[in-house]
Amino acid sequence: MAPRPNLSDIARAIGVSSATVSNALSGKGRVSAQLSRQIAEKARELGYVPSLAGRALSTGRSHVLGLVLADIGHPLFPQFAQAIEQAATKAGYGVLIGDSRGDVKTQTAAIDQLIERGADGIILVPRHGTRIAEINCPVAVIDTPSTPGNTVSADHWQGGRLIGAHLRNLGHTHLAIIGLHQDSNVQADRIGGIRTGFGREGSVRTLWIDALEADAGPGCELGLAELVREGYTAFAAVSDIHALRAVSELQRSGLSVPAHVTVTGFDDLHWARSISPALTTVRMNMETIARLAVADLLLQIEPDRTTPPEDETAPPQAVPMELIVRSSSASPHGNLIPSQDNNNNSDPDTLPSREGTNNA
Amino acid sequence: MAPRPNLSDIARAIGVSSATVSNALSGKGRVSAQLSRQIAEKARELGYVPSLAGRALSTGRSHVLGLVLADIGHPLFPQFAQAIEQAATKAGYGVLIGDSRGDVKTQTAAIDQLIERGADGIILVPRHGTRIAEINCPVAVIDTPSTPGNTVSADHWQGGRLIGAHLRNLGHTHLAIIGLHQDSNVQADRIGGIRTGFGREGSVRTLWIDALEADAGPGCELGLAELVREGYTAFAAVSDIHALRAVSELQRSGLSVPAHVTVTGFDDLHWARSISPALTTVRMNMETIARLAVADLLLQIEPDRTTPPEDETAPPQAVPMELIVRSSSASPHGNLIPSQDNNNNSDPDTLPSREGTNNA
DNA sequence: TTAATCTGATTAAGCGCTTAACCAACCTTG
DNA sequence: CAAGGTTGGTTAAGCGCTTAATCAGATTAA
Repeated sequence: MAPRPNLSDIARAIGVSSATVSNALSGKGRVSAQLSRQIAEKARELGYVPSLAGRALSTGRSHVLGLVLADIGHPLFPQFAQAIEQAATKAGYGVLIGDSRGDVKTQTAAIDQLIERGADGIILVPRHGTRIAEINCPVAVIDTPSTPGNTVSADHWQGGRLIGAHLRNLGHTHLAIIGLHQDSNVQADRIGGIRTGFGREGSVRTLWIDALEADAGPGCELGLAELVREGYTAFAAVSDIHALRAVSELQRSGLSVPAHVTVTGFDDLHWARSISPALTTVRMNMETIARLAVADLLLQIEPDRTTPPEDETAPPQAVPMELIVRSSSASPHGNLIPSQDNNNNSDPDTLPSREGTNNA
Repeated sequence: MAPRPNLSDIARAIGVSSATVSNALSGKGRVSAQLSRQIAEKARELGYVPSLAGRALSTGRSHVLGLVLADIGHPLFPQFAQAIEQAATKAGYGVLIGDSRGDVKTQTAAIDQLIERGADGIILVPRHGTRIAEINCPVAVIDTPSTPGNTVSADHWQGGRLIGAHLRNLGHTHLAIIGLHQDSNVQADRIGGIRTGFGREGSVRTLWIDALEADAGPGCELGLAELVREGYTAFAAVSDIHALRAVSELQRSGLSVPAHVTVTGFDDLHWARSISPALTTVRMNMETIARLAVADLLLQIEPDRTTPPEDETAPPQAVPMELIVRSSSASPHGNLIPSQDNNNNSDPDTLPSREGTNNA
């Protein structure tokens, strides 16, 4: 493991000062084209790699961004991480990850850690009501447009509208929305959007998983079959995860998706297309979000940076989501099982008999 | 954004030299207990945070580890990232992520990037046949025990044995294994293990998705129903993803899992427990793997580090996997209740860890 | 009493890079 | 042809921290 050559090694090898080498390689000072080429050549020959530590110390910039998520274990993380890493790399920045393991307190600690490590800026993806307190460092927050302090994010409300309108257009009139808990801005926006898109006709209600589980324990049944009996034909979950749970529960109850009941999700998680039925969902444009977040951060960090070619004078804070219609959503009057008697009859016998895999 | 105080600020405030402050805070040189306390006090008061850049430059250690994966977008990434981040943080290290987006060439570039950024070591999770070429930096490779250069990893072969034995014990005699492509050491080990665990009785064949898709296009049917007609009752996929695809295809064909046919996966991805039927699979002990990988790296980086309390003289290179029996696997004859024959088979691997299935 | 030791601090150098300031030579231009 | 520009470099300081070398004074040993 040979000690890596540094600026002075190159300088000595050529017979110039190290400042000249620095200037030549960074193209800043005044160096003759001739010498410049010679230096570049020598640098390559020696396998020179600039020490970021030295540069960081001298310039006060580490060229590292911190990425903090509420929970790295979340299946949405890969999308974030990949998009951010890409955008950051393109801008010449590295990405340091921080994890708060779902704990809000740990989040502050995680952020501090990243700052100590010298991150030039932080990209924060908070979860339910994190106080983005005084962070002594440029921050870009990716949450939802309705959150104060939000920098850029998917337009969750609009995404909700897409889902709501989609369900309405399919002909559904009774919609149950499945959320996790009430103190999430993202979920609130999504739900608001769904209600808006669905319109005021018919019946809409919202289920909170947290509340249900508080009573019946984690992983409990959500009682969806009961709702179906009451006439609900569509379930819109605020996350593919909950949608998956809903599909499973409904299928266990002997109901078919989408023949009997429609289920939609949110986020287009990796597997959403692979499950059966493939999930109708809505997807954020993560690349754009990441790009904008990084751009915003860079603007805070180095205000005099040359604006990128795509000079959007008014960078959108809310990036539109995209509806992805797959096979978990259909018209309530069932194409597959036409004889579905949906006369709001509350008789449980009208449900297909259980034929599931649920018994022990 | 006030400029953060540094060592000399503290030193000046108290009236000592900055070297003394450094010594006091790091507990290294000789400083009187009295002064030491006073310095610590002042440091806290001023909100002193050491500059990692300065320290890095001076010590030659950045206290940052690079994490390189073949594809950050992979759903297994969160598990890796979380475990590694945790282990690294515990050891006082940060984690810088690198992504090669599936491309082998990019991987080298990604690694170089991390090294330039000053990573003290690299944790590499390669994919199929990456040459871990001469990396001029401590590396820990997490792949599979049979890969030369592997540092630590799950014991994929043993995990395969668990699955194979499980299926055999359930009474299956015709097993089809679903792999992606042949040039993956991990998959090869898993498949080898499955075959070993399943034993030599009956019929075992392997399907390669890549080969099938080369003919019929991506996302094509795998022809599983046809195999069922030929008498195959169990499908063991080398990844939960493929298992999910198999379940979907089988269900589309009107076959019920596990009543008609058994499907198992690998990796226990986030959603494996949520789908219907919940997937029988095998899980790596990511915490242990991450801990060992980081420990190995630290040993290379700072050989004189005090060995951690759990002084395992021979750190296992292969961390056992754990079988997680859920409802996607059952006996081929029995419809719903697998007659779990725990005959005194001397193989300890056959003891599954039962997981409470949340039934109605 | 004088030399050896120990204690608690200071000095100074250096990690690798950047950058303002300086300088020598060479080229304009009125 | 002298004053002013330009060109192509050099010098030196400094970023914040660590650490070996040093040193003054107190303590102990001989």
